[in-house]
Amino acid sequence: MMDVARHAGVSSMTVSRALREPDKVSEESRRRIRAAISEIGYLPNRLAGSLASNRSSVVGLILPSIQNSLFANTIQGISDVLRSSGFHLMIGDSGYSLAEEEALISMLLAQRVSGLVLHNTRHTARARWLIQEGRIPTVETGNLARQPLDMSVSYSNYAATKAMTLHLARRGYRMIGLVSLPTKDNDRAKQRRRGYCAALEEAGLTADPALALEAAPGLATGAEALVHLVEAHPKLDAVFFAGDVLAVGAILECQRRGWAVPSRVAIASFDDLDLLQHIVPAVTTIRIPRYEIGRRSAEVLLDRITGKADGALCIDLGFEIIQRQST
Amino acid sequence: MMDVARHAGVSSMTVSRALREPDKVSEESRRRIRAAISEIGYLPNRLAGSLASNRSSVVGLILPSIQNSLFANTIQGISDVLRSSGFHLMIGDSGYSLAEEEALISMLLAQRVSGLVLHNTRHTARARWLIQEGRIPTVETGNLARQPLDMSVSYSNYAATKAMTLHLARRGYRMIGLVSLPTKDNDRAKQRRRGYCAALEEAGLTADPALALEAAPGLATGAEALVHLVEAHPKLDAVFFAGDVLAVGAILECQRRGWAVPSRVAIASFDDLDLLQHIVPAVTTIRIPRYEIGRRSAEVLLDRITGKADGALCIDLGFEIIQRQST
DNA sequence: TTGTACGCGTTATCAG
DNA sequence: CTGATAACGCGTACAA
Repeated sequence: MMDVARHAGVSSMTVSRALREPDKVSEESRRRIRAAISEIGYLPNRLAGSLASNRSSVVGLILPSIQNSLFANTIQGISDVLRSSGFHLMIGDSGYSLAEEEALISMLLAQRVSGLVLHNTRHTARARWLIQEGRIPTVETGNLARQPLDMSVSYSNYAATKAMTLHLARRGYRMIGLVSLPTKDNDRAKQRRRGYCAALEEAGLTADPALALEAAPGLATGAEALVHLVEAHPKLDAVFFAGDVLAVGAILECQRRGWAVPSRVAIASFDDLDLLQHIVPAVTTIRIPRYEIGRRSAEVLLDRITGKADGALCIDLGFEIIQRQST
Repeated sequence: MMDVARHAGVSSMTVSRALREPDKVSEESRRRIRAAISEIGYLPNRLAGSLASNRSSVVGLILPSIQNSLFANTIQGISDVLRSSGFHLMIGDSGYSLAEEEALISMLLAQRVSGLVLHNTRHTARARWLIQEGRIPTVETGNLARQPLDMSVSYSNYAATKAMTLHLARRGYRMIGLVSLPTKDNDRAKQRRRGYCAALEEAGLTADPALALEAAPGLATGAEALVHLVEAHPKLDAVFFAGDVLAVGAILECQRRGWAVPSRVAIASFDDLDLLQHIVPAVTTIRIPRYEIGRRSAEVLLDRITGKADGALCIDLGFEIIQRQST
């Protein structure tokens, strides 16, 4: 930058200003500085800038898994908003481990990110301490937090699962199974099971624990869970797959075995993957506004960072049940 | 850090060393420093560290689109390797635009990332200049570059598409259509078309330009392209969908219309999505080692960054044709 | 093994 | 509108 200043015949301070607050620099200086910059091929050093100003243009994001197309929508939403404000994204993958999440949080804070987006709503004690003591704007997105660390932009896994289960009950299904993701260290999966149970009770249906399975993400596990449930419970008439692509695996298994959907068994899903409306039969599902969640998260974060807003915040972006041929 | 030093009764230099080269500090000092750190709740400032040492622990990644589960595998591979070496990932999304890629490159260089992974193998002149002048280790992964900017870890889109087309010809298909992604600003899609054409010529099949379509990514566009081709060319006996989930959309459309696959029309795909082996019929495809590409990219990048290796490099991780029921 | 002095490239502050 | 000066928090190089 000093080189640029010399070439332009001004001080480095004027160069710095020309870059950040062009209005405060004369037309003439700006012109010469622009020329010098392109002549030298100068590239600002934002590390130094952030160190000096104690502000960075980086936001951290921690997901349970990068390999999940659902999260991709959220990332895109965040990324779109940040880019238009000159901010950038640093992504970490906690692998569904709270300890790893904590490590990533320290790392991101050490990089002095100016905001944090977390998918988890459960954290280690030290993770919570780091965030609160560091007074760093944080948004949790994976579930509507009852007690947000700071801000929350999400939907309620409990309410969504309950609504879908009641929807199935209203359509006349009397013995409804649930296949969820493993609940260990996963508050979202836990809330989904709670919503399912609450709905069964409200609908006056029996809640046989044997009807509620857990399955790792994947097509194959969804198929296995379906077969297991159908063969063990002859009167089972519907299964709600509350995670990822489990429902797709189940539908494909039905195609292979010639099981009619929904007459032999109805199938419902969580999250409106594009695929679910193209597959035969099209699958009843819950639409979660993933992209919108990313967008809003980034927006509230930026408002906080730029001082346009302050204080806790809890935004429920809701969900929508989409009835199709599979139920 | 000075606070820590005071509390531990040592100089800040000793604290700095205790954090980075614990061996060079006495047992006693380390103990007291650890105590001071947890008492104060000290978090190192890596911005300052990187500025002083002129090294950063961040690697930049630029993808055409974050919303693409294929890239997710590559990201995961990169992320896994980086994490185990204490490095971290900064991700940008160029939206298939070369100009946007250039902007992201400047931004990442301004953040002083110590390495770059690019999916594109075409870049603007200024982008190339930035990378070469900045002497920053760079890996290109989206296609085997004939003239890599620096390093290349990939597979050949040309060879893969050619191999699959020849595979179809060997199985007896005589009129083979191609549906690729839009070739504008996309060197990978271009290479795939070239491979297809080369194979047709080599197999002595007619290369009717009307048989080679372009389609935006998506299930619906794949279905449309299939219908268009089949209805326009009664003698068409196979279609190769060289992109994304196009083939899945086509298979589902066949299910809906009752078109037998492969007897009425054979269908082949690019990239072994999990889905392709579960759908009915299971789809013949090319397996690209996406995760492995990410892993190796990060490895060669780290070798360069840590000085364990130098010089250009071009690693071809190949591909594999997987014959299933759809052809 | 430990400490001192200095510099990394930028921005904040205040004076001109 | 512009410039001088002092941080920002740490690492390098050398000295003790």
